[in-house]
Amino acid sequence: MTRHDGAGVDPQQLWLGTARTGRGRKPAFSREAITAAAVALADAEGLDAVTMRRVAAEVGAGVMSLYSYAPDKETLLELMVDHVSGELPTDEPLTGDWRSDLKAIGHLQRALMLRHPWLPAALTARRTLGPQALAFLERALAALRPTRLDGAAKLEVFSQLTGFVAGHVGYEIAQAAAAEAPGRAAAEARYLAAVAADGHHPELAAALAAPGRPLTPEATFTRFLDRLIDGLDTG
Amino acid sequence: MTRHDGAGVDPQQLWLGTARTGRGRKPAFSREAITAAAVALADAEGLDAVTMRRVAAEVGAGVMSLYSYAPDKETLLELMVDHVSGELPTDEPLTGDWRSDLKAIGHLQRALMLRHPWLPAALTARRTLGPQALAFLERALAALRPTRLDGAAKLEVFSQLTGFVAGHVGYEIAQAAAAEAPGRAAAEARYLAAVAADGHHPELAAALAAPGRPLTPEATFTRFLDRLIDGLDTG
DNA sequence: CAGTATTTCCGTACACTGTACGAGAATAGT
DNA sequence: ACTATTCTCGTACAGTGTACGGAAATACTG
Repeated sequence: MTRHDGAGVDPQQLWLGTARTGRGRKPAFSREAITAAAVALADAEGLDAVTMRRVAAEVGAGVMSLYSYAPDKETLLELMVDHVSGELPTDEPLTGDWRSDLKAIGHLQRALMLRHPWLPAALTARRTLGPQALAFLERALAALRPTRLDGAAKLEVFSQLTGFVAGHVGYEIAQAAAAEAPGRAAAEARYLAAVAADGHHPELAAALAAPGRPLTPEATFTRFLDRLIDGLDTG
Repeated sequence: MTRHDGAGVDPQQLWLGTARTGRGRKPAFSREAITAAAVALADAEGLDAVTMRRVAAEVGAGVMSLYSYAPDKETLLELMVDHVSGELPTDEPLTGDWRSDLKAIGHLQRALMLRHPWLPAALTARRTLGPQALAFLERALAALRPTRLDGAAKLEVFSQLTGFVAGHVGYEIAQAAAAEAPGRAAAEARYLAAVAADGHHPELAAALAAPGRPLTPEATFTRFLDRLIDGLDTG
């Protein structure tokens, strides 16, 4: 049975964990390698393919050996999230215009999530910030320096931004996946058309009748991101 | 094994499904009752408690009997979502000020999600709009009538709004849950303090040092929602 | 009134999940 | 050599979604 009693794992022990004493058998694998294998698996076959057995097979370990490197599957997911967070650049110079800096950060996050489509779903779970995520947070806070928001507000902006991007990209990915399955998309269109034709949904009928030109996800994202960030007041 | 081949279920058959022919054994339960039981279970014990066995036990049916009413567990989740969507009011008059109408819609959605905390997570999955959700969509489209957005843009606004609210409330719930477990929250605070003290995270240290007064989730939600909606241009 | 078609009910079974347990192997300090 | 420690991993177990198929119930047909 999956744990869900909210206990979780002490983040301090997880991320800043104790170094080896030298005593005892030498580890045959590494947290890094296991995490990387899990990420590769998720990239290639989706989050559902990431089972302890599959990951173990991928690194050539016995299943239970994984539990020497992560106490939980949930924790393994956290490790995966932090692992890919390392792909986010943290050293490019900031422009000093905090709004455009923040927008750039949003676009970086989106690109990362498109590269790892399982990421929005994995972020939904409870998550403590690992070192890589913290490095990126550090950068976001630096971008927010010109504002006079207090500390809590800055942290909140970051987490809202991340949540927004995750939500948007998750939706974007679902749309793209639906488009890949043409039968499914057609069935859905037929359904909506049937509903619109029943006379009880005039607004829907009107909306479907006047579609407008299709919007690229990129443009939509940019528009909403800009709205969100332009609307932030500096306190 | 859980299905994930993207096949899904034909929405037309699911929602507008064929009426009984009269032939054959009479159903001992109803889709409605099963869905309601599943919702009650999720409300009381969370989404993880919603297993086919538990739901069946709750309505007094054999496990496999559920499959006469929903082909899938995933479909059962869709039914649950639509079921609670019926709690959203669809007949209160609109003010004609589309921005404030839309904000009211956002607040209604938030209230619904707070009442059914599993809802944001359930929305993450692929979802076709059931009749109750469609009724509410109809209302949102009506609110957007004064704008001159084209049909696709209106639908997009609705789905973005829903996504935003789900993201926010999901985060809000996670925060509240963390606050309930004092040990966990304290551990997290200790961890962040330790990171801030390592010298490599000056911005984080500064942010933690100048916390500001705590923000109520309600106020934060309102602020972000307002920003998002005020920023929408009428095309 | 049989007979038959259809629908629903549900016990059993299966493949798969996360992970507890504990025996064995490898290493380092004494 | 002994002991403490650490890692490895086979086995086992409870729990999951659901395929299968027989039994029961209902309605239409002759």
